[in-house]
Amino acid sequence: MQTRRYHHGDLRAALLTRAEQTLREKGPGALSLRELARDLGVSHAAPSRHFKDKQALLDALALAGFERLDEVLAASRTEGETFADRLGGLVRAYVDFALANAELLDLMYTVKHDPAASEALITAAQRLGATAVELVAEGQRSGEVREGPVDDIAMPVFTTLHGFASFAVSGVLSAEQVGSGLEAVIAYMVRGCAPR
Amino acid sequence: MQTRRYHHGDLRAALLTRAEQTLREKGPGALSLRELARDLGVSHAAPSRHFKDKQALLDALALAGFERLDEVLAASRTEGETFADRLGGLVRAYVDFALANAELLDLMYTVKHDPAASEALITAAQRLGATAVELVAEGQRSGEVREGPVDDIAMPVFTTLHGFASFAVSGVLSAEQVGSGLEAVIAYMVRGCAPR
DNA sequence: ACCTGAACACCGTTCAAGT
DNA sequence: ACCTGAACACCGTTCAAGT
Repeated sequence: MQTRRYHHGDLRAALLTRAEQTLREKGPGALSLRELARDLGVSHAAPSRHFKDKQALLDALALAGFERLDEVLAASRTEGETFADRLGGLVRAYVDFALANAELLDLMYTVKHDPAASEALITAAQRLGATAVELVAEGQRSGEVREGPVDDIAMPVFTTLHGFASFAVSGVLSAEQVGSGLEAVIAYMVRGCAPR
Repeated sequence: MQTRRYHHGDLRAALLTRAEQTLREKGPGALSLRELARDLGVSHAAPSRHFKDKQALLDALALAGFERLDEVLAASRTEGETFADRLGGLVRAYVDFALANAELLDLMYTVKHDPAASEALITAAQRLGATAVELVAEGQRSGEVREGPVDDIAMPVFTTLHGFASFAVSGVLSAEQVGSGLEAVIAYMVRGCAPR
């Protein structure tokens, strides 16, 4: 039987999987290409065939994170309830993802310092906002949200969503505060969106 | 004249100053203790007398950032205007600081992965919230903000504040979007705080 | 096409020793 | 008290060479 050679067909995917695991378990500081390669049984130079840089691997990780979060948010759009309920679902989905993937979320929104390379990440983040836009537009159609340019409402909503998740992840809000504060945040968002 | 020896009296402060400069100019990835020591004309082992760790230096940098932001926010509390105006001043102050200190803000809110060491940073972040609490409480007294537990309103407000600044820093919102969106954010916050 | 092995220039951290 | 110099164990990246 072959023991190794092409690793097992997909070193690139294996690197990403393993990297995310290390990120979650030991933090971003402990993420080393050489250790990754060691763990996967390839030479330390092998990863460079798939990622030109350590940063390129981190960017790919962040991009995958955005894609997963996007799916999670889209899936949270349960129908047939009030605007407030649907908004609550969105907030809960975002916060749950954030808490379950704290280090990854950090990575996703970290300033890249290379403007060119971060372009794809920025558009991925902006795509997330589309879910908020749809939700708000729907609320406007049903009369549960005040009129006006949808972005003027959806952008601040998304901003609150992200700020809350960010505080949860960074520990500024404790787990208890996040749980008990969720209702207050939703109430605050609705008051800011309600026609009157 | 003495050329060096105790550097020039305060290596610790010099390290912090220089580190922040490097952070701003070349990003967090380019921050190396050895290079810092070289720049300051001391041996590479000298910094360890003042910071047990590279992380300890980063923590000190973040803590100083919180203190400066706290001053900036407190100073933004101009009096004699409407609640909306004072809130607008707070948002502008936070966003201005964020844009002028993007990498530092990132560092301030980055997950530390060492729960014990990040305690001081978390309380520093929470102290920032006090400014929002005072502003909201004041609004409640003047009747410009709805009644109820002040934290139920101040926490979401602070959350929006931070989320907006975070999007500005990470580039999710372009400079133009930040400028033009500021009014919308304030309007959204006020609607969420207004008695009706 | 994909990977190895050696090489290069850098790190952070520690610790005896100096002043 | 504060710093130096040497040492140790690690990095990321590159590049000829192998299969």
